[in-house]
Amino acid sequence: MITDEDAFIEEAARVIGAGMPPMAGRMWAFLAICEPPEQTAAEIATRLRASRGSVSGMARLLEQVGLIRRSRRPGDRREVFSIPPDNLHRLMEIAVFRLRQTREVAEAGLGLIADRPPESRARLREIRDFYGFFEREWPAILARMHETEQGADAAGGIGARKEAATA
Amino acid sequence: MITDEDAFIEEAARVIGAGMPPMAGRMWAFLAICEPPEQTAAEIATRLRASRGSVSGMARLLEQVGLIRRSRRPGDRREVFSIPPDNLHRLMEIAVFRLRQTREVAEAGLGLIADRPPESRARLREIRDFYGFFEREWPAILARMHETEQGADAAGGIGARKEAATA
DNA sequence: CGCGGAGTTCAGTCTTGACTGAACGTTCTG
DNA sequence: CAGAACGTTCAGTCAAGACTGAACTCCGCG
Repeated sequence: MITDEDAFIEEAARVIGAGMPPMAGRMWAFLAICEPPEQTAAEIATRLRASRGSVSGMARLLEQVGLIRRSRRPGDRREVFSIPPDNLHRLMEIAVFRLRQTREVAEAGLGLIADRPPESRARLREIRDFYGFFEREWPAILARMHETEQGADAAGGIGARKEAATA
Repeated sequence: MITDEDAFIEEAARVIGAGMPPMAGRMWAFLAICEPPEQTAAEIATRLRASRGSVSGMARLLEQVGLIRRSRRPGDRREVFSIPPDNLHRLMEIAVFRLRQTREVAEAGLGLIADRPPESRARLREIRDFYGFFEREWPAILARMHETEQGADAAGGIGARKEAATA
């Protein structure tokens, strides 16, 4: 039987976990809604109808990028997995890494066509500048996010900020 | 023989075109550095050693998301492809769409576990707020980018902005 | 109206990589 | 120390989807 929870897990894996293997996304999505928040590998495998091998591999992947945490409860030999509180900041670090990587590729391309007339290089220069902009701005954006974090749900957001930025 | 250009195309396709079919990334990368900036389907197919069918399909894909433009030179029956100047803004529109989609998934998940204690829902709430933040801030970030755009390469960037934001 | 070049479509092939499950190493337990 | 529970690894299977190439449509031209 397919529950609403199954549907959510599948959907979340597809959308939030875009780019990573489906099972990794499912695992992450399940850990976002499970009760209790910590689950053993066996529990996860059962819940997702996946092999232990798959869970092991995906756990390694997710742990590596900081999206889940692996720990042990004292007195229990089994490992438990959970989503750490700073989860999302890891996502940000990954994002900024990819911004840099992309800018560098554009940079390399510009070197490759260095002898072409400036208007021919404009396309690539734009791309380089674009990613460069985000790379530079990222810390400020993150800082702004931390400010907002305190305010919780009903925060003012964009209106106030826009004024400050363009003032 | 594999030229430096080949290497760049391959690398750029992998990094910048992550997520889309390899041939789409290659086509986009080639159009970013080719001379002249407009190329026919046949030229692209030859350059990338790809089939005409593949070029046709990838062209449709890239055109759909606004990453390339299709046009005709007067008096020439053949179509030419190029990277349009507002190329990157399309990328932004795609990005904001995905932000919203992701927030909505998190929202749906919160609805699903509405009867759980608040601390159990915290994980997902954080995720929802996170994507919500970017969704709200996106227009301001883009506005800021347009400002900077004028300044070209040697712009001051983050330093000045940070002060404005936290003032 | 027939021809040829340009573009599209689609059935078939092939590559990639996600997933499985059995074998193995490790660590606790009685 | 034997046994059991847990986690990892890896060779093999399988499915998804990227790519090809031939058939087809469309259009302008002679």
